[in-house]
Amino acid sequence: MDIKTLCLGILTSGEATGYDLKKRFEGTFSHFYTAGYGSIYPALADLAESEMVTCTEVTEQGKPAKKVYRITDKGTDSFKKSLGENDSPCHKLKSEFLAMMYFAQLMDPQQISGLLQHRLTHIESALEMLKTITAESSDEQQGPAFVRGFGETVLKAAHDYISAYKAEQDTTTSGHQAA
Amino acid sequence: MDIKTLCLGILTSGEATGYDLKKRFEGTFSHFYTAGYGSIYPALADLAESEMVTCTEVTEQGKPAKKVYRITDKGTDSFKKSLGENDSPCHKLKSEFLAMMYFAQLMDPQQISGLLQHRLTHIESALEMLKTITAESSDEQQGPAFVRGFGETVLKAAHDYISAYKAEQDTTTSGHQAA
DNA sequence: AGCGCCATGTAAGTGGTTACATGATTGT
DNA sequence: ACAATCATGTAACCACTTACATGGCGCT
Repeated sequence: MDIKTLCLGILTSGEATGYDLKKRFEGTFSHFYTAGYGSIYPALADLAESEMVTCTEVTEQGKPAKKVYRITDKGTDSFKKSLGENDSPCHKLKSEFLAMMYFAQLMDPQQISGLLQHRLTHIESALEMLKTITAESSDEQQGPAFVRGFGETVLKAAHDYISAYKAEQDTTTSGHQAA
Repeated sequence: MDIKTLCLGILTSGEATGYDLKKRFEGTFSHFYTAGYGSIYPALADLAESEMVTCTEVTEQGKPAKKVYRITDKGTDSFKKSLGENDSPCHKLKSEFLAMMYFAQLMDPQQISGLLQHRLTHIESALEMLKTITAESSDEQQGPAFVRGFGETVLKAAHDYISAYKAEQDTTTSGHQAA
């Protein structure tokens, strides 16, 4: 599933501009996909060229001109088909955090503690964000709800594990060092 | 942390060939990093050129010639330094599974059920692999132990969440459909 | 005979990131 | 005035992936 397909998917729930899509990617999607303007705009251009979406230029007063994209029937069919085809979807993590922790024995205790703390803070803000999104959208559909719940569950588990390890680590190395 | 740095890190625990490194990447590392020969061999060549590692060609009887790489003092220093520098390590997921599930309302129940089942099976084999590795290495260092524990915790949480959702989903759609 | 493991590499492609370039409007 | 938000795009770059290319040894 490349960015192009994902943009098409988001457009199944309504028209949007490239800018709108970027904001969507910064929400729930940010936990399992990333996309910048450098990938979104070319993707939309491609989709328009292959008639998966239509593009309407809109000029509103007091606002910059924008291009509103709307999915076509062909686009909807194509997206549904791509949901069916992919029977072994990839799901992979790329973590510098874990890579570094793997070499914990080469770091000193306060370095490790800092690294763990950094990750905990990161997880906390991610959880906070998910909570905010949940509060905003009361009309939750099954898909987004599942994904959000998945994110929360996994983040909480990671948080618990890291904080437990950190507490233990900070205790055993205390006496001369503090986090 | 690019593949080059990671190879350097693995070499801190002893000499290895490109082939050996690949096998290491297929173990615990596979949960948070991927690397093929196409990245490993060029990485080793670069490291050798910048004197981070030395390369010794070894020819054993009954085996193909191989190049054994060993980290230098310069390499060790460089790696330790890179562990210290990176204060905001990235940790990101790229998931076609979650992307597809986000659009669950566009799929039919057995499609969803199949997708969930596929992921569950995948998680189960990953957990199995981690267990095998744990059994093999009794002389566990803190870093690898942390990473392995992290993987187990997160995978279990994901498994619980998915199977609970699947059970509920399969129940509510039963009567005319089965998984 | 043929498969699988050990072993090393290259070349082309890909899918995305980063930085750049532009510019109006709105709030402080 | 200045920053932030809305808004669109390009071009160069990058790190890796995939497919290709090669070849001996050991087991069945």
